[in-house]
Amino acid sequence: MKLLPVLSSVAFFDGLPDAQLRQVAGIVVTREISKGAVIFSEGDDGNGFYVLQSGRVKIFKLSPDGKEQILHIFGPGEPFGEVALFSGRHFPASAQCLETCRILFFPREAFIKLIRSNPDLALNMLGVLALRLRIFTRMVEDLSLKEVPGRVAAHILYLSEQAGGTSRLELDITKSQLASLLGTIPETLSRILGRMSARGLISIEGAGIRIRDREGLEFLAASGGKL
Amino acid sequence: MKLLPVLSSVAFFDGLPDAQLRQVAGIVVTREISKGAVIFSEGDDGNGFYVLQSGRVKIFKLSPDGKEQILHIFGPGEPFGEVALFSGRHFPASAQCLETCRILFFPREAFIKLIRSNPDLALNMLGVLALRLRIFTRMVEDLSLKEVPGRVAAHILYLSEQAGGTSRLELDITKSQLASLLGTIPETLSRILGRMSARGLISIEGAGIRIRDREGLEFLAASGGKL
DNA sequence: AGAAATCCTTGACTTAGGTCAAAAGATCAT
DNA sequence: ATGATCTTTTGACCTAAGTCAAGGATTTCT
Repeated sequence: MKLLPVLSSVAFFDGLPDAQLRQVAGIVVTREISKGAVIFSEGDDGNGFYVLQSGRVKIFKLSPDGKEQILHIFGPGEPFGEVALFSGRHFPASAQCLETCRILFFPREAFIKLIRSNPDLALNMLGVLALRLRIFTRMVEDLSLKEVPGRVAAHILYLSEQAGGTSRLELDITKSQLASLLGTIPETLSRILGRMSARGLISIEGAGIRIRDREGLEFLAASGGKL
Repeated sequence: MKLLPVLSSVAFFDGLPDAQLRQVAGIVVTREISKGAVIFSEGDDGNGFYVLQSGRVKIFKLSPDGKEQILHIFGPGEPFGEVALFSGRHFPASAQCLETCRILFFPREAFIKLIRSNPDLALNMLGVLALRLRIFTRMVEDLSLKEVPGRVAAHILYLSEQAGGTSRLELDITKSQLASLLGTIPETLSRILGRMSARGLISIEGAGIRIRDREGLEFLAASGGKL
C-alpha cells in the first residue's frame, strides 16, 4: 500500500515536504466501504476525519418525515468530516457511499498534533474550511433567493465550468440525487428540465445534457427567476 | 487605546500568552463606523478580517430584485470576514453596521504570518470556521427541510437558550430583519407569529415574546411542520 | 435473458407562502 | 411636540412547487 503517491495527490497535502508527508502517512488508516454503506451518521462522535481515495460519497441531512437534503457530493481526493475535529465533537450531517469506496481515516489526536507542528498543514486546512463556507454561502443564497429553475440553470452552468466549459454534460448522479442537492424533489426537477428543453435552453441526451443557449441559462441563473 | 483587554475578551484569542497577544495587538487597526454604513460588499477584495468591538453587524446577500438574505448577525467579540483570508480573496457576502460600531481590522499578510508562527491561533481560527460551517449546515437544513413556522419556532427556542433558558425574550433586531434571517418576508413572519399566539404557543409583549408552550414549540421546530 | 427493483416522467390537485395595497403603529429628527 | 419616515399588521389574491398516483423506462441482479 504505497500511500505516499496517494497523499501527494490530495489537494490539501499539497506543498508538504516529503518528510512530513511520511509523517502524515504514519497515522492513516485505510478502509474499504461498499456501496450504500453509511460511513457516519449525524450526531455520531467524530474522532477523526476522512479523505476519499476512490469512489463517491454524499453528505446529507434527513428531515423527520424522510426528505433528504444533500449538502455535498465528494469524489477522489476530497476530505470530509473535518468539522467535528475543530468544533464540538459530533458530526453535523451523515455520510454514505454512493459506490464502493476506498477511504483514508486520520485519527483526531494524531492529526491535530500534526497540524500543531506544521503551519502549512493548518493553513491548507483553513483553506478547505473557508472554501466549504463559500459553497454553503451560495447554497443558502440559492435556496432562499432563487426559484428552482434558477438553481437548476446555475447548476448546469457550474457543471459545464467544472468540465472545462463543454456544452455536453454527463450527470454523474441520478436525477433524484440532483433534486435533493438542489433542495427540491424529482418530479419538480423533471418538469423543469422538460420546460428548459421546450424553451430551447438545453436538450436532454440520455443521461446527459447539452447546453443550447448558454446566455439564456446565465440570465435565468443570475435573475433566479421563473421559467 | 488599551487594546490588550479588548483582545483577551475575544473568544478566539483565548489561551494566547500575553507576549503573543501583544504581537497581535501590534498589527491591529481600529475603526469607528456609523450606523447603516457598509463595511464591505460582496465581491470586494478582502485584504484582512475584522473583529467587532462594539455594536452589531449583519452579513447578508442581496438578490438582483432586492430581496435580502441575512447570513449572520454578529455582536461584540465576534470575528467576521475571515473566509476571504483563506480562500479566494473576495468577500462572499456583504457587511453592514446595524448601529454605530467600533471594529478592529487585521491586515491579511501580518495576520497570516502570526498564524504560521502560532499553532494555537491557527487551531482557534479552525474552530471559528468549523463553528460557522455548523451554523450554515443548520441554515441549509432549515431552509430546505422546514416550513417557515418550524424555522420561527426553532429560532425562538434558540434565542431562549442563548438567554439562559428564560421564557421572556427581547428581539434585538427588527422583525423585518428576523424575517430576512429566516429566509422569509415580514408579512409572512407577522402572520405566523399571530398564529402562534392564537394557538397559545407564545404571546407577544411589545418588542418581546413570551414562550407559553415550550413543548409545543419544540415539536413544531423538530417536525418542521405546518401550523 | 428475464425478473426485480429502482428511477423517471406525466397528470390532476392542493397549499404554503409570496405579491400588492393600504392602514395603523413606532421612531426619528427638527 | 409634530410632522416625516420607517416598521408592522391585515386583507385579497396568485402562483411555484409540493403531494399523490400511475405508467414507462432503466438499471441491477440472478
